Amino acid sequence: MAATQPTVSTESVALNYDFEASIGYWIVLTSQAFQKALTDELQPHGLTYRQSQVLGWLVIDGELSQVELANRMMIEPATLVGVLDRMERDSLIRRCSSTDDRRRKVICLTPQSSGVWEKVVQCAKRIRQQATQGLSDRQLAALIKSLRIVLNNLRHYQSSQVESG
Amino acid sequence: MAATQPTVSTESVALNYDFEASIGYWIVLTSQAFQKALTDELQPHGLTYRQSQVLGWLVIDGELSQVELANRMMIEPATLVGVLDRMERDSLIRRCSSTDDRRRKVICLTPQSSGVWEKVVQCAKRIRQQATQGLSDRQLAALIKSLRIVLNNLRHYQSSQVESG
DNA sequence: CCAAAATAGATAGGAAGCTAACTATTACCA
DNA sequence: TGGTAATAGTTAGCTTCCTATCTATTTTGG
Repeated sequence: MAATQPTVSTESVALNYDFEASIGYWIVLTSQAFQKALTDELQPHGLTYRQSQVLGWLVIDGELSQVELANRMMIEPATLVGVLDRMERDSLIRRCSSTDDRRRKVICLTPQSSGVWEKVVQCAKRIRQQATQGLSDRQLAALIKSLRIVLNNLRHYQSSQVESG
Repeated sequence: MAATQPTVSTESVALNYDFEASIGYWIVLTSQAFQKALTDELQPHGLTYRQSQVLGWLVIDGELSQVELANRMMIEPATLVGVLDRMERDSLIRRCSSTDDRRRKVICLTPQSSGVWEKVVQCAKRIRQQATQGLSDRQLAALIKSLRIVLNNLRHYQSSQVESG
């Protein structure tokens, strides 16, 4: 938590906790800034962070079922339902019933979405460029490496498992 | 986005975007893991991530108004209202009207909350210990340093400003 | 082959996030 | 001093997140 005053030093045994020394504090805060940045940049184009992520995965992987999409986005299928409802309402995606498995619904892009996707990429690149100012390539590589270690350490907490390459 | 297949390399000019090379991807993912870990650990004790954060700030700073608390938590005051409503319902905090400024409500801890706070510290320490396995002190310091740079680069996106030390 | 298990998607209810607008107060300044 | 601006908290409406449960369909095993 960002301090307006120095946190109390190591005295009270269990009642105090030095947040700023904790890596989780900084990661969560930085993540919040990233999501806020993307949300702000996307807003003029009428879509949200999660909606842009849906488009991204469909661009990469082509058509996907809801379960497949939810796995890639690391959210619960039930959560995705609402996101897709709103995107379908706005004609950003279509739910197409699969013929060979009638439980399945395949999510497809629409004519609208390709134009929108270009905007998303522009936003993402702009933010990435800004976020990495003052960091060398070596620092950046080290940062990602450390984050992968932390992520792996917390692996068994993660809900939807996708084997990351 | 965790790949189940390699992302297409630098060919399609604007339509593709290499998420995994992007630092934001890893930060958001790791943050998600952290919050999931804390949420899971706190659940048996009947409180949420944000509720634990409220307790944390009250332990550090003593009594705080809702605006002050919202600033420290980096959320909007309107969001905090709901969090505090539920905590008040569960007797984890009290809203005390201030006498010298009748708009203000001071948030105070209750007899219940100190016992709960000890649990929170235990959870946080457990997760921190687990998250940092395999990282040297130097790596950890470098990680925090890099995150502070990124956070600062994205500063003007942040909503509630608190001058970080 | 048919009952049980697994899977896909949806629904309901609760927590948390935002913006915009509203009410009460307090502060300011002309 | 008195009107306006600023501030504190709330409410309303929307999006996103979760878990638990439900229905429909497929798969599987006896």
